[in-house]
Amino acid sequence: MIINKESLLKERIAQIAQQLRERGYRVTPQRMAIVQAVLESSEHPTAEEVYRKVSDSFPMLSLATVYKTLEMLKTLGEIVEIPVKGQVHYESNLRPHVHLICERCHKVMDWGEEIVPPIPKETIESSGFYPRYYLVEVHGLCSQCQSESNSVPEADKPRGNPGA
Amino acid sequence: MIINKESLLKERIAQIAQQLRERGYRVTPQRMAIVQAVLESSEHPTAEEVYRKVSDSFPMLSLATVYKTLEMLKTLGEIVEIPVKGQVHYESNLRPHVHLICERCHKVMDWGEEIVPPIPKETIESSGFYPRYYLVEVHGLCSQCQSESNSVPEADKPRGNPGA
DNA sequence: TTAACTGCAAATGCTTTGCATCGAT
DNA sequence: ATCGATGCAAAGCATTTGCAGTTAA
Repeated sequence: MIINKESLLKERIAQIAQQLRERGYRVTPQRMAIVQAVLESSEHPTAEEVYRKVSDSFPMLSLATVYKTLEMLKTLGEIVEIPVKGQVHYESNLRPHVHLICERCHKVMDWGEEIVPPIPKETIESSGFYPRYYLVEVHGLCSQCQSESNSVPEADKPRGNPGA
Repeated sequence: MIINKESLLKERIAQIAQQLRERGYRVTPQRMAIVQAVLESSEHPTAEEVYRKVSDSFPMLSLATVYKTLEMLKTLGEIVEIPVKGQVHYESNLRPHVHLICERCHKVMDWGEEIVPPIPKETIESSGFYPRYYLVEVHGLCSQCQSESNSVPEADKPRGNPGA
């Protein structure tokens, strides 16, 4: 039996639907469409991006519903928030890994390599902190923004003394 | 000659003042008070917290000036932003290290251990991403919030079927 | 002297909330 | 038939911006 990415996704969505029923949440079409959109995206979408994506199939969808559903998924422990420059991105891969975060376009990318630096959970716990998950964030410039970095003015620098 | 934390801080502040002059920024009392407040804090303060601290010596200080100065320090590369739950914290220690971030009170703490997991900079660069700095974020509950976790209602759970 | 900085207030933009209606159970 | 979910609009809140007066250089 071949287990591919798609069937794993389907399975996870089914498990979430069951969990919802068990916990007294209702399983609505909007909700499940949002769940699928977040889980199937590997691009760490923002609420707005999830909204735009799901809107194709649910033109009546409201952004508030997206936010509420994402909040629900957070409560269930199915996703985590990745705040970047005033906007929250959502991550459904809860295994430790590396994020490459572009300081210019604010995209969040997974680093291809699956290797993760080991964090000694026990040592952290001994400091009294209870760890739930961890991530490595590498901040810098994505390849696209490196080549474009001349086309946009820098932040509010003063004009005087540009040379010295 | 003994080099302690305090004198290192003084030195760094002096260097920043010099850099400001060289780049055509002006060295104002507010600015330098804000710079000192951020650099001397090891608690990753928010703009609001910096504002409250500096307000003791500058009652006329405005929050906008704090934001503008923090933006300036970012541009100079002296600090970086650590966005947490809708508020930005500021970090002046640019060496890779571990942050313990509490999901409940949203404090950002440095992990005592100085060890950092090695990130192979070259491997990341080979993917086309230009890394500037990196951090490890461990999310969970701080010791205080663990003991208080019963005293605050959970997020908007539905009421039905609490057991099953 | 003069151009940058400050402080104020208004504006912005993401996210949350209240509420009437709708629909899953 | 319930009562939670949805969609809309309004509110909330951190941050940014515009501008007139102030001040470092």
